[in-house]
Amino acid sequence: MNIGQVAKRSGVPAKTIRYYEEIGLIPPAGRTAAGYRDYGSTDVETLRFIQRARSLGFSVKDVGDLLALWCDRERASADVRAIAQGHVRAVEAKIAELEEMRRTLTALVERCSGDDRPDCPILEGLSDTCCH
Amino acid sequence: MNIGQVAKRSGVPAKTIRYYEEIGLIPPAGRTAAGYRDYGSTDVETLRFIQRARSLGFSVKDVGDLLALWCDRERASADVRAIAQGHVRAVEAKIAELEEMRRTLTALVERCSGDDRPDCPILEGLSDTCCH
DNA sequence: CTTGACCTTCCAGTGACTGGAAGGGCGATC
DNA sequence: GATCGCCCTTCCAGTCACTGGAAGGTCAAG
Repeated sequence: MNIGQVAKRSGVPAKTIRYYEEIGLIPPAGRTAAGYRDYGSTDVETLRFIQRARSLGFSVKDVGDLLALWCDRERASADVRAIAQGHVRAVEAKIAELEEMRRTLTALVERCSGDDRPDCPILEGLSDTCCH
Repeated sequence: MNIGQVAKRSGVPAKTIRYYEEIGLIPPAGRTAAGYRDYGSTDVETLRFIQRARSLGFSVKDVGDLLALWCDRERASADVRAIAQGHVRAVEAKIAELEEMRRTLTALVERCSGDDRPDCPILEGLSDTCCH
């Protein structure tokens, strides 16, 4: 199977697969006589795993750690859980940060008439001249 | 006032101020005889404006647009409002995305015993072998 | 006169890709 | 067997918004 096929089946773009190989997230693929990368169905599964983990926001490094644990039949589930819980906390922190932004922003937007006059509480809120 | 002073007063690191100058977000600062950048209190206010806008998650490009409107006494508040509303929508979309991740992640974490056995619903959830 | 804290420029790296150029291969058609 | 279009290869550059560090110049205090 060449890279385009694997890309289609795994949902990971060909360019990204090459990139993952380059940074060592996946091992170098075998090659055909012509130098094309050659993949099997295991590779598709690995890439799907990566794709799901990435879509849940795990960093590439975390994905590497998860992959290692995935391949390790002796792993302790506590190790996996630790990575996942750390990530949940990071996601929650990010949500809180964005919620705070959203609150401030909507408050500013609501106070702005949004017409063609120059008077604008949004800019005032961002500058020193008023509010805070 | 030299760059260190401005950094302290505006909350924007010296390195970042130089970077903002380089990309044209702020105009090139005046220079002393020795070649040091020289700032006034207006510059501090501008940087504080930038700092607040950035901390609300506006992109540097958006900050540039907001700055231009901030300086334009003839501006229409609708223009400012449009930028802010676009950003609010982007923030809300990001929050929704993260909430979805959080839901999936916590569901996986809850099902994982987290002991030293290799059995792990998190990895199973990420692979094809189960769930979906 | 030396010390230490500041300033300058320039180059490189971050994370996770993504785009594009230049060149070679493959299967089908004419 | 030549051509066509699509696929593959590598390599380089760009994204975004900084951040770190090296090498060297300046300034004020002791």
